[in-house]
Amino acid sequence: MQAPIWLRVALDVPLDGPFDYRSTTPVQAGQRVIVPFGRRQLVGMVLDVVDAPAVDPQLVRDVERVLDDVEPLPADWLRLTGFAAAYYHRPLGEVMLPALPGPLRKPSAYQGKRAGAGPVARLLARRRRADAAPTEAPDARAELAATAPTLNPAQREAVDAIQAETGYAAFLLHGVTGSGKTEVYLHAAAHALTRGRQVLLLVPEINLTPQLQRALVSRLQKMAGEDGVAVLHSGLAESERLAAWLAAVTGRARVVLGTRLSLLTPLPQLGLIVVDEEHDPSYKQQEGLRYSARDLAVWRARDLDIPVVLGSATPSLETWHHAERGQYRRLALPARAVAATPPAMRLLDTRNVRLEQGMAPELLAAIGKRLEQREQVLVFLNRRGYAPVLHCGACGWVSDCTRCSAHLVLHRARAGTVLCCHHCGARERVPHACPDCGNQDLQPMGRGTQRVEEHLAERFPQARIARIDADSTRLKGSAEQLFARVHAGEIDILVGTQMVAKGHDFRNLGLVGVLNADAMLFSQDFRAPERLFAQLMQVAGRAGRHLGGSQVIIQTGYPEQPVYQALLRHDYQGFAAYGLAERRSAGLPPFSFQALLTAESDELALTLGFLEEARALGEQCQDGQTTVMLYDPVPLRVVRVNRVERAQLLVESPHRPALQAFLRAWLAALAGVPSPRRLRWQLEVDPLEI
DNA sequence: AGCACGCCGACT
DNA sequence: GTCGGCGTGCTC
Repeated sequence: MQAPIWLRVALDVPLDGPFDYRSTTPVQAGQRVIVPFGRRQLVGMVLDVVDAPAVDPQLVRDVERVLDDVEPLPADWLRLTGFAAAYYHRPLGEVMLPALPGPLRKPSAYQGKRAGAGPVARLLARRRRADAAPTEAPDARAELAATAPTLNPAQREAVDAIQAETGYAAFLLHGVTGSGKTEVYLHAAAHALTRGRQVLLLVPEINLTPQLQRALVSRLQKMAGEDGVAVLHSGLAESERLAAWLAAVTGRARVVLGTRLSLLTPLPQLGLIVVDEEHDPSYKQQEGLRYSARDLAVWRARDLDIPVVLGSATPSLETWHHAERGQYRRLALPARAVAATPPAMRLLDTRNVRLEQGMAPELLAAIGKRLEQREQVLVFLNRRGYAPVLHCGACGWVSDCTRCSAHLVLHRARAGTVLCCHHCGARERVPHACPDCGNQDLQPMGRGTQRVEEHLAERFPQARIARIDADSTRLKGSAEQLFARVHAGEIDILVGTQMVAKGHDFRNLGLVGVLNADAMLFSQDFRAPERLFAQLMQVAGRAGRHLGGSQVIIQTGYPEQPVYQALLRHDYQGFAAYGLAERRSAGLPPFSFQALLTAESDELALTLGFLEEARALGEQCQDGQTTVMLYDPVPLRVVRVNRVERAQLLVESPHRPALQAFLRAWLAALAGVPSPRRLRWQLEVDPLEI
């Protein structure tokens, strides 16, 4: 008779775990088990094998099955997910299990006589049938030397600095578009590979730049072998994701290239992490566990005692601040590695100018001139659709969504014109007359990419125009096709939203026109100027490869604003110094740490009432101390979405540990608040948008 | 979050 | 008479 083994198991349930189970077969931490939970079965992660259960042994149930199709996940992965759960204040299982590929957390994948072996065995069987002999990994450094362009002195210095570190060190690689950050990543990666370590390379939103990804993957494959590179992102099919994840976990993949979710991949020999475009907001997950992959990357590097490289032309002010204080080592790539002059920036003051469909005559003239010179033009406008609202001039009626506190946006669709809500997705027919007064002359107000495209087509009838936004690229692969046409010179004018900002360099792009940038400037969010600066620098970078001297024209009614003045000078450092001084005097991040409690219900009074109560509880948690500041609950800017009324409560502290301690106490208190089922709330640590 | 139990309205 | 609405209680 064998003594029972007691297990501490994390389950994907919104309850405070972990949960104890009994096993008769040996189990290790990091293994998965199928366990009964209430009336259902769940896959759980074994955290620990212990001498005795933490609850009455009578309550403890038996493990259904110990899964051994994957090696026990490494201890550092358990630490990483454990830290993330504690820092973002979520149950452990809600962090660990969603980080695994879908099939590995579904008990049903292991049930039935054919499925008994599980998804891993099935995948391997399929592989074995199709597979040829495994390819030998090439010598990374030799391959790199053979195929890579030579490094300029600044790149060389950066690579040497990174390679000199074997233990923890955080680097900020600061360089404009075209300065050759990617070559630095590749050389640092090659070095880690030759030392027998795995490399994790994080990029924002891989789907937008498939050709860029392919180029990167082929370079990496020359270093790590065809099988040695795994690509991971949310767009993969479940089986592809499982295959890539398994390659990473078993160590077959030497390099993992992926989006934020790949940060949570177990990597038994990880030796270097690179976060490209570290300022990019897509590193912050906006639902479920709201983690920052960039911040966790730094934590993981420190935990593993390995280097981490954060790269950007426009670092987040948080990262810049760390570099200023010496916590991150700054590596600057001042010059463009590709021989070309940076685009000339110009602010076009629109205050006393009569605009023609949102465009100043001077901009239109500049467009015309570039077209004559057979150069391409990009018009950037961060607003999709035809017009942001339909308006009745007689009575003041506007097209509002019935379910959201937002305007319906006029869209030109294949079926004609429709009104769309960008928040709940509702689509309505355009009324023939004003619903309030019967006036038949309803006017579209303002403009989006469709209307700009239409006007440019009228204005430049000979030009070939394309539009790239979420609407024109809805079909899979269509964005890529559109970009390919631009590269092939089949397009003269490209109109686009922020989708055009990422990744693509257009060699023949002579002019970038920016419309309605001011809209971003006057958002309530204190990070708006930072985002505007980054986005406009990125858009300007699209014209970077143009040899004859390209130009960026930014239309604004506020040319004196520091963001624009800094852009004019290509002066990130000046902008960062100004931005940080402002943040310091206002006590905003990175000089304070924030968390956001968001609530929603079908009634605004109920939502706000809950937050008021939460605030009162929070004041009590403070216990006389005032290290944490609680703001007044406020409705969200778009308060109602899909008939749900939303509001938030911001808390802030100059000390991260104080904020963390407060959040722990506060959440414990909030758990005891009896709130109706129809009210839901969540906490976000280090929110990006407030 | 699921999933079951439980107690009141409009339908084959 | 049932089907089913969702309130509330529990899950090692």
